[in-house]
Amino acid sequence: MPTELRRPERTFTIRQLCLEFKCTPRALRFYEDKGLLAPARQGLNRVYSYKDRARLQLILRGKRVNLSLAEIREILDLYDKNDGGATQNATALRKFRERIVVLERQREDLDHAIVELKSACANLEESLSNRPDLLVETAPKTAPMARVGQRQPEAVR
Amino acid sequence: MPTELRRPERTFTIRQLCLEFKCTPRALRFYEDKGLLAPARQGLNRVYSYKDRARLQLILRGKRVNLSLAEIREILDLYDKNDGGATQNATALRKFRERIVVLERQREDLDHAIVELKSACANLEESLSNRPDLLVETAPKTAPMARVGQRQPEAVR
DNA sequence: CCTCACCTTTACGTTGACGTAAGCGCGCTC
DNA sequence: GAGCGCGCTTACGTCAACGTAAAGGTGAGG
Repeated sequence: MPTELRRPERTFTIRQLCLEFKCTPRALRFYEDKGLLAPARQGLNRVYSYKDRARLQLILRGKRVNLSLAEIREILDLYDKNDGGATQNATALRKFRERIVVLERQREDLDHAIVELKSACANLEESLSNRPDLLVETAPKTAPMARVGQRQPEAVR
Repeated sequence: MPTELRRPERTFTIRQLCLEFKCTPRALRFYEDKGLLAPARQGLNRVYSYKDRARLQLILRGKRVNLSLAEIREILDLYDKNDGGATQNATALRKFRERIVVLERQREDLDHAIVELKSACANLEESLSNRPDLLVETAPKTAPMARVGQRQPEAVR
């Protein structure tokens, strides 16, 4: 049945996912190597399910908030085990809480940095409005600059 | 007089700063090597001023929000030039704005991750309250669970 | 004088997260 | 049937951010 093609049973090739998430095949294979992904196979070729896609999403989100692949794998494993048995839940809970502490600390730093940068921008704008001769063409100043959730060419180490 | 010890003219040894900011001498020398710091010298020994200390603070904050040392150096340089002449301000402004976009994106991811982890914690706590035999000493469970975007009373550290 | 504790330098080692290159298979199509 | 475009594997290269070791200078204190 053709309508099923957009159903959750849908699968993805490695390239499709790479295009969608702006990463390289090498990266996906690397994640697989490290045990973060385990796509099915058709012969040699990798076949990614919706679940795999979701995992990838989590991986990338983790990376953006500065988790190592090892940490991400831990978390994914914990999620998995969580579904299954309740054996290691206490450990999981502890780990999750640790992570939350770190992430909240990071968010503070982030807020701090943003505030500082914005104030610096304000200063710069002022000194530029006093000395308009310094203005070089850089960005369209009239443009409705940046919807928030935008992709940037990989600044994260 | 001990009161003078807290004046802005105060200087610091490498070890003092390391203790205060929980880093290693190697790291500070490395930052210097990369042009992020330039402490004075007494003979061979490094002598850090209050200004150096402030720079270090910025460096560490930058690191915590996932900036590379190179990026941090750029920003510090921009700040420096900003004090001096107004030559490159337009460039600085552009760079600052770019950074803000990236950081705000990161903050979104961070919030997302925190929410997810908290919800996961809630689940775990529930399944643990059903099976209290699994509990190990972790944290005070009586603490009133935070709502999503909560401010921290800025005291920890 | 000797040891300690701290500072210095130079230089090689390590870890994480991939990049890049080499070499080959499979299916399409011109 | 030759060449592409995409896929696979194995294997070595790279870059950042330090760690760690080796070898040594300097002043306080016993």
